[in-house]
Amino acid sequence: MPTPDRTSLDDIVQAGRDILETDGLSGLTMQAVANRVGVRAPSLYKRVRSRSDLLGLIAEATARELGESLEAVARDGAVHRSGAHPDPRREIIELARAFRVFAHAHPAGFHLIFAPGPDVTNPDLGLLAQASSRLMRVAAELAGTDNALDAARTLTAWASGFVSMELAGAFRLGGDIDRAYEFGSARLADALAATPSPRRRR
Amino acid sequence: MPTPDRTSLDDIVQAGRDILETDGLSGLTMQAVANRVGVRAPSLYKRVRSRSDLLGLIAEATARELGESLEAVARDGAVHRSGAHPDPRREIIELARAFRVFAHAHPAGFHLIFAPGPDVTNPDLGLLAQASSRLMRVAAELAGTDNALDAARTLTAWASGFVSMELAGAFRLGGDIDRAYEFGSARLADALAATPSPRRRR
DNA sequence: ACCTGAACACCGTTCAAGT
DNA sequence: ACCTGAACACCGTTCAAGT
Repeated sequence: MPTPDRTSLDDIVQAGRDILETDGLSGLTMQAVANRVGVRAPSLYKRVRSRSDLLGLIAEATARELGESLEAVARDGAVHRSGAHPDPRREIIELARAFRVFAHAHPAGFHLIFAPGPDVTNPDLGLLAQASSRLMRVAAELAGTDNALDAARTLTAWASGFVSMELAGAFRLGGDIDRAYEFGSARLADALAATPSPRRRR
Repeated sequence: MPTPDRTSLDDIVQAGRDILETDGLSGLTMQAVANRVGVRAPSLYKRVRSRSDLLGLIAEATARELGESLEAVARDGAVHRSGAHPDPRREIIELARAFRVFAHAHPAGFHLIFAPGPDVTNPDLGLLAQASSRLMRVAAELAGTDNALDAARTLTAWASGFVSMELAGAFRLGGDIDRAYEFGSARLADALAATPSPRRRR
């Protein structure tokens, strides 16, 4: 006689995300997760291969949510205000703001995506691509198709590095952190727009 | 009758650094460190408050070494070739290269500095400032003293974010990673040099 | 004054036994 | 077919006992 399921993979991943943000990576024990979903630790291994696997699933869910946040900005922000052909410079700046807002709302999950330890199973290939599809399009508009990939990498590197350092408490020389972030996104948008290219668009 | 010392704090930190690069953060156990310095694990607690404290000391030593690498570049590179007034654009690019070379040589230590988990005691305040003193000077030359701090933060955010993502295997859309890095440093150098400022130098 | 074995609390994970 | 207690190997850390 089969026992009725007392939990689910989605429950487990969501419980993991909550615990991660509340108690940090070291607080995310299999016991803690099991406790929250109302089961004993060994039962988790029916749905999850290992703790490392669970961390990968958490990173994946967080990356998906980040992607949705960025898509929403692109929809409700620049496009909506100025019609079908938004200013890519402005869009970059707004995407960067949304990226940072998301990171501040899910700092531990963010860390898991952009600075995973070696014991995190890497998330699915397609997900990051999807999360950055909007960024790639803006980068192409800004820097030309030939430089789109390099430009997108420059932007994500800057944004993720800035927020990672900020969250790690690395900016200890004073100054206004918000201002530094706005400074960076504006300078980068200008720089990429001015990119020399053999076949510039427009 | 006192026992002669069988190890030292420097030995312990160096052993920790070696193990960290070889076996990763999860391989860096107190037992492994004790084994390497020829002592039992409990003895480590005579010189180190905790594993977290040891991780902080390792990060500190690595940050110091990174600072020295960057200073050496500034001495032997642009300055040497073009006399007393080197081109700050070129210096930025060379500093960025040296930063990445260091990260590739000490990937785990680099990760410990720029994306530390919550269980790492943060390194001493003065050290990061010293490690980035050269960068601050170049940033001031490039973007003007008013924007020096913002410019330096933009640069370190980009460089550390780029290398972190690279080391985490995040660049999976193909393309030439070296080229993307050179693209970024060149664009950033241009962008910061073009910074509008109320009181531009030169 | 440093070093050690023994012990403690706590992990992740496995597995036979239950329903 | 899922759940569980018990067990295993392995952590970080403490401490009384040795020299």
